[in-house]
Amino acid sequence: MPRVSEDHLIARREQILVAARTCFLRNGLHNTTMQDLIAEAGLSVGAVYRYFKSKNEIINAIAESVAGGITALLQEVSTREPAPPLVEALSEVFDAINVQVGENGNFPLAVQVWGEATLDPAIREIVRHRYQGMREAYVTLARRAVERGELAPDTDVEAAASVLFGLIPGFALQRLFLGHPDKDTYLRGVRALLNPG
Amino acid sequence: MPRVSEDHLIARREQILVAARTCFLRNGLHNTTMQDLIAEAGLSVGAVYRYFKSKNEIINAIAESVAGGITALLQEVSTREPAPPLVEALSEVFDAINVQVGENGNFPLAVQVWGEATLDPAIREIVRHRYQGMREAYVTLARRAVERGELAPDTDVEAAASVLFGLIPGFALQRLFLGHPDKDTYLRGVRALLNPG
DNA sequence: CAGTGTAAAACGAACGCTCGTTCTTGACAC
DNA sequence: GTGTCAAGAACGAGCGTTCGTTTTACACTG
Repeated sequence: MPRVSEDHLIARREQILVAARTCFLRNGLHNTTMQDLIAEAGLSVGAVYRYFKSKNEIINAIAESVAGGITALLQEVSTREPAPPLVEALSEVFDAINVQVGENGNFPLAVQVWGEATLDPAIREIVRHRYQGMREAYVTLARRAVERGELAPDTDVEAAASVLFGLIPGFALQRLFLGHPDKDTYLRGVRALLNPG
Repeated sequence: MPRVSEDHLIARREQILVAARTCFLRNGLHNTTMQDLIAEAGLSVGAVYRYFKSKNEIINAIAESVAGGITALLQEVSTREPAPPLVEALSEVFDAINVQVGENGNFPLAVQVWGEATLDPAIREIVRHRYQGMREAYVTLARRAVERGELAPDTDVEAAASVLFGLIPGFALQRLFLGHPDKDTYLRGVRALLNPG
């Protein structure tokens, strides 16, 4: 199909990325061959190489998109009016994390991307940027919690944000590798520490 | 050297694993070839295959050992007499994490192993087991904090342990990808949340 | 102690295979 | 015609692993 609409081009790209995600999730970034990915997309070798000039370019595109959903949620929750209580905000985020850890979720793929980020500077930069964005949402969350008196007025907002943000991968990894705790238990733990003896 | 001491055999195995660790840290689990690893060890192909029957077996051995130091520290701290205050115990653990995140530390390798664990059941089981062991140390830590009144008597110990444990990968990943916060800042954040407004 | 046999240990060339990528060919819309 | 896009056979590089050969340490013999 020559001389094709721009929409078609974008759709093809998306089709390839969807197939890539499926394959990477099933077999990993490295064990997935271009043949696998091409078969999954239902395209030919030539077609795929028209839209991405290498496997690495596909991996980068996946790395860019893998945390998109969570990032968007964080930005929404952290700027919502009126600001939800801290524990309520965390609860919503944990719900989203649970989905990503579960069947067909993106979290296992994100873990693979982290591994790649320890080696490849381009992917490292992508991950750093995403991580930065997520953390900034937590700074907003913490700042507003101080403003409305949920946290002490002299709280170091940056420090508190780091800890709150740190709870997320801590939760996700336990879910992924141990299968527990569930969200409510984890939140109970957070509350317990927020109100120590 | 034929008919050689048992020490010699163990030392050779160790020599191969040290070389593997170096290579995996430098180029990753998948981009490291047997040739790389063999050259790093200063041995021959045949020699390495005498001690490990496949590359996968070497990866498994590395996965087994990668978190050994942190696990040992956690076990020591959580059973130490007299029990250190919670924040003090966390501080020691964060110091150890900092070392592992830094130059030549094991944490980047651990992240790669996590990625592999999402695909390979054998490695997943190794990671699960290690994760379990670490979490148990935190259960002990939390239980003793309740006993001595540092946490409320009605605290859900399991839940609190999950959260405290979750702080560790949360801290390590931020250090790895963002380069901050430092230990003292993170601890300040923990204290701030432990004593909310 | 010298000589010899033996089996463990190490060696490394070679193999079979799979990979990511290129490139020639042809089909179709305009 | 002409330009765009897709197809898939073909390619060369490089992989993990095997295996026939060589080296070495030691036991045993006289």
